Amino acid sequence: MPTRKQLPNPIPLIGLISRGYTRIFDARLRQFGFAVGQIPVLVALKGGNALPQAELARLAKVEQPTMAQLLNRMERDGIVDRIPDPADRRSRLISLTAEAEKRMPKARAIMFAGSDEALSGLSDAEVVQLFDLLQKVNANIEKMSEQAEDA
Amino acid sequence: MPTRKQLPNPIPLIGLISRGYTRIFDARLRQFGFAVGQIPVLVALKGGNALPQAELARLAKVEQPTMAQLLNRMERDGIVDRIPDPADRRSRLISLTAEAEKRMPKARAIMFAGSDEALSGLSDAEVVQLFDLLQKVNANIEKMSEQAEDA
DNA sequence: CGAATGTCAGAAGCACTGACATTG
DNA sequence: CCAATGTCAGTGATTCTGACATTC
Repeated sequence: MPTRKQLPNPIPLIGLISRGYTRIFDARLRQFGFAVGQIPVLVALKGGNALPQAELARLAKVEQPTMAQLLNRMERDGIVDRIPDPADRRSRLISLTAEAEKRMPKARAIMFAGSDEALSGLSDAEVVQLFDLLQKVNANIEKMSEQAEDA
Repeated sequence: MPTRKQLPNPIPLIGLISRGYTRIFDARLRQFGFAVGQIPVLVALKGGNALPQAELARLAKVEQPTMAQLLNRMERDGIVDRIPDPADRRSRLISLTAEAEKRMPKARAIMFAGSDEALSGLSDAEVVQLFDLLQKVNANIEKMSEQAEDA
């Protein structure tokens, strides 16, 4: 199989965009007390959902201690509560505080507007295509990840 | 201007891929003593180039102390040297050690093969298109970044 | 003197591994 | 007993801001 030496390599661009995006959106979310790293948790708990920490770690694709640390910060900042799970005494269910739930809509609006800004100049069809191509890349990355675990 | 509520949002995917990519490629590069975060520096210094720290910070789009810390680690690991700049006594020129230069070709091959793997299933035309779309997004992000600085 | 180059100190967020207690 | 849930301790890389010395 020939390698793609003469083709442009999109991979480094992805890291560059990711860092720039995180910097900008962290600055914009800060006024609401949120941060980009918290988004998977916020989405999972939106609308009164209550989930155990292990489930959140799986959703965010990070290890449990990593999620525990994130939740510690979020608890410290009044974003989440940890309530003992009556059905499983090892576990505590994580949910958003009323305060956080109240601030979510405006933060979501900021995020939507920011995404539009980041995608400006792309047609609807191009946005869909970008999404599809990135999904394929992500599937490949996940496959590579699993293979690394087996080894 | 209508918002893109019903369109898929590629932005979160970019962060996901970036983290997965960094995890996998860090593991693969470790055997050569390199890391993903070092790539901008390695590319800039390839082939005997010698640059001051401030220039490297500009290229990698990070602040100077961030670059200084990265270079400290790379110096500790025997990847770069800092040699006093005869033309400017404030400055030291950064260059790759012979050891690092020797290990570069194999590391580059690993990176190329990994990129191919991450892009497998995409046609050449799709790779080009992905690259073009990401470049547009990156340009938008950089514009947003500059506007944030003005404010 | 003002600007550039770099260092140092401090802080915060992110992510991991390994060891451990508790509970199902 | 084994597996799952979670915590604790330690480590490391990333990134920033602010203060400062040195030199151009």
